[in-house]
This record gives sequence, structure tokens and C-alpha cells, in this order.
Amino acid sequence: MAKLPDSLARSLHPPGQANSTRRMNTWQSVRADVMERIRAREWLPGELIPTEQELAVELGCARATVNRALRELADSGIVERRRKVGTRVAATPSRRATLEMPLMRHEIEATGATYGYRMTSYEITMPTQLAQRALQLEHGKQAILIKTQFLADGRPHCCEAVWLNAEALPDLQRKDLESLPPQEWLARNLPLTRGKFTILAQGASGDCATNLEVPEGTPVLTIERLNWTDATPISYARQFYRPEHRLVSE
Amino acid sequence: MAKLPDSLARSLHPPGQANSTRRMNTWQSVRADVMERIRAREWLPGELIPTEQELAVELGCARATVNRALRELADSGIVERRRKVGTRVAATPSRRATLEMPLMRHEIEATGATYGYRMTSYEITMPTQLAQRALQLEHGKQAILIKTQFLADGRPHCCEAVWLNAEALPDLQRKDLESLPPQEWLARNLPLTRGKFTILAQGASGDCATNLEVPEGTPVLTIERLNWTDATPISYARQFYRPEHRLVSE
DNA sequence: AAGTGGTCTAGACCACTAA
DNA sequence: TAGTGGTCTAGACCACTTA
Repeated sequence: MAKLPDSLARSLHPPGQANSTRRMNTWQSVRADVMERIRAREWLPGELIPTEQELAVELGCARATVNRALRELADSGIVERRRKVGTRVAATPSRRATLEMPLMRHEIEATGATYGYRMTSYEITMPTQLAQRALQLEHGKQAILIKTQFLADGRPHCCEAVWLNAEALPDLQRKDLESLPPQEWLARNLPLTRGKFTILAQGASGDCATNLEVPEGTPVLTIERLNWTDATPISYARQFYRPEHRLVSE
Repeated sequence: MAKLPDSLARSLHPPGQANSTRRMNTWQSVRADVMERIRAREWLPGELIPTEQELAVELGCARATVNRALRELADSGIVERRRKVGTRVAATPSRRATLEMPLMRHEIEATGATYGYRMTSYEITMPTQLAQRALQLEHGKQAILIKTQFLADGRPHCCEAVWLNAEALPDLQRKDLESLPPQEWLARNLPLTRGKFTILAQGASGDCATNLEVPEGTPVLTIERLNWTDATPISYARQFYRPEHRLVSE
């Protein structure tokens, strides 16, 4: 078959010509249309839907518009796309959930509470095995361990233990962190190009229980954050939240 | 000033003409370029970067390409964009973390373990206040409560308690859920158009402790999932994970 | 070899919003 | 009112993958 341009049927809709039943075809409307037809079971999970080309003709819009809509649906896990094969309705809607990880200051102020911060300890010491591995430190090198406490209306909201890669942070002074949390100091002074989060539940112990003002063993939601600048690990933070805390996504 | 077309300096690069120093300008390369200049502190947090127009001219590509790159950066929270104002380097890198929430079957098989599933209880009963609110049930209406257990290599991996909106699921039979978990049955039989996740830590209790084979009070990572079809709440599930479980994002 | 999605381009118009 | 990002379009070429 001869090679055809991407579009062929738009000639019925001359671009400058206002049409009495002119439809606004935004990529959002194409996305909504496709979602509705999936919802209505016109295309079943696992099935191929029409090509971009066909949808563009059917909906009377450019292929790029269909592409944008289907790309968004693929990003949400609603459809799966493969070259030469086509676009399928996802057989198993492996949903993705996006969590906002704001600065603690904003997280607390967003609840309407007054933000408070305290550094409870600062030491230069040998890292635990976990911290050494996380920061990729050479054997025998020391690191900085900071413990902090965040308050909402004066009550503990979260506490954290942060290991910092001392070699990568020559300019950091202890007193910098007395008013500014490590995460914020880092964001202002370094380009953090990569991050990784791990979420788990564990029992409060030691300083964590003390700083959160909960009994030892209380279940606490824990977030581990690992930050890099390019290939260099900068910080390994563990944040502990009081048991009533929730991470919400939509 | 007279209205100008979006692009004006491309005439130096006639499209068909292969250039000896021809640069491939993909939107990914534009994104990388912008990120690098942010990393190098050419533009500081909070500052405006050049307009799409200017970047397109400077990089020798179409504005649409710059737009795509900057849109991706905005989606990641690296920059913030506002019409008429321009594009700023985000002052506070409010990172977003995306979690994959696959079917339990895939989550377990992805670890290399053998998947197992059991329904441990099924009853039609009055919902708890939480469940009633979550499913927006009328006062006095009953709902379906299912408890299940997921096994990895025969050992408990996760257990869940699922409340289902009975009125919205006339076709559901008890025996359907003896081999297929509720989440999977729903995905196959209904279009779940909206979902919400809540993550918290709590102590294991009752059936949860039994089904996970952990002592009462053990910290368990809990995920609450609420699913809708359009505006109708369908299911309210709480999934409990053994303490060694981790949610990872990158 | 051929069919599908992925992307780039030049141009245009629109939507929002600060001045 | 004017300047910025947001989007659409028609066309084209490319990349990947199945057959």
C-alpha cells in the first residue's frame, strides 16, 4: 500500500470554516471519550482499541491530539501502548498513586497549625551499617547524624534521624541546622537531582518514642528518604510520624 | 509591538538541510539541558527561566518541544509555570512520589514467590460507622464484609478486610470470591473509574493479627483503598501488611 | 516488510492573568 | 492590554516490533 499522510479525512472540516455543530476537540475531551467507552465496556480489558489514526478520523481531530490523550491514559495505567501492536485497555488496572512529599514546614502549615522545629542532637560519628550502605561511604569514614523534631501547635508531629554525607557537604555548619531543618538546608544549598522513598511501619523506640511522646513500641509510620546529587548520595533520612498520621493520595 | 509568529530564528536551519553539527533536539534533551542548568545554579530556586520562545530559539527547536520538556518538569515539581508570568525553578522542591499499586497476585509473583489466596470470612452485615461513611450507605442498609488472606510461598503476606456496596453489585456471588480476590473480581466486572489511597501504621488486632500470624499490637502497614464507579462508592478495603513489608517509590 | 506509536516542526489561536 | 503558557493542526520522519 502506498504511504499515506497521517491524516486523510479532515478535508471535510476546513480549518477556517466555522461549523454550526463545531465540536471542541481538546485532548481532555478525547481522553474523556475514550474513558467513557472503556467504562461502557465497548472495549474490554485486554482488548485493542482503534489506532490513533482511526480515532483521529472518527473524532475529527489531529492525530497529535489523540496521541496526547492516550499518552495521559497510559501514564495513569488505564491503557498500555506498544509500537506496531497498538493500544490495549489495561487487563489489570495497576493503578498508580501519587503522593506529595512537601517540606515539613508546608505539611504542618497546610493543616492550619503553627510550625515548630527543634534540632535535638547533632553528632559526627560512625554510621550504622544501614546508613553506611545508603550513603555509599567508604569503610571507616564518619558521617553526620542529626535528630530533629517537628511540632504542630507545640505538639510533636514528626521526628527524624538524618545521616548526612559529610564529605559532600563541606560548607555545612552545626548552627545552620539549629533553625533550618536538614531537608530545607539541602534544598537551598544543593541541587538534589534524585530521590527515593520507602514507606514502612515499625514500633517506636528510643529517641523516636521520646521525641514523638509515645510509648515504646507504638506503631509509627516511617518514611525513609534517600537523596542524591547526580550519583553522589547526600542524605539518608528516616521520618517517624505519630500513629494518627496518614498519607493520602488521589 | 506587532504580533509575531511563535518562531522566528529557525530560518538559519532549513529543515531538509542536513547540518554538519546537526543536534538532535528531542524533548528529553531539552529537559536534560534545563535540569543541568538548574543543577549548575544558572537559575536559582524561585527565579524565572527564559520563556518557551526564547529557549526554542536558543536551542534551535520548536516551541512545542520546549513546551513538552517544561511540562514534564512541572509535572515532577521541578519548575512551576503560570501564564503571563513564566516558568520558575520551584522554590521548595515539593517532590512527588509515585507508588505502583498492582494486584496482589502480581505484587507477590514479582518477588519470585508463589501466590496464594484464601477467603477467610464472608458475611452480610451492618457496616461499621467508618464503612458506612466510606460507602455512603443509607442508614440501616447492610453491606458485604469479606476477609481475605494473601500468601507468598505459603506464608502470610497481607490480609485485608473489604466492605462492598451490596446494592451496586447485584451479580456478585459468594463463591466468586472463593478463588478470586475482591479487587480482582471488581476489576474484571466493573469499570472502577476513581480510587483513593490512604496509608497509615497501626497495631495488629483480632482477625488481622491472626491472619498475618503476628502478635496483637505488632505494627502493620495499612493501606485503605476506596474505589468508585463514577460517583458510586463500590468498595472500601483495608489491607494489612506484615511489618517487614515496604512500599518503595522512585 | 509493514504497521503502530513517538516525536518534531511551523504556524496559529486561545486562556489566563499581571499590570 | 499585552505577554505568557496551553493547545490544536497538518504533515512528516523515525523507532520499534511483529510477522
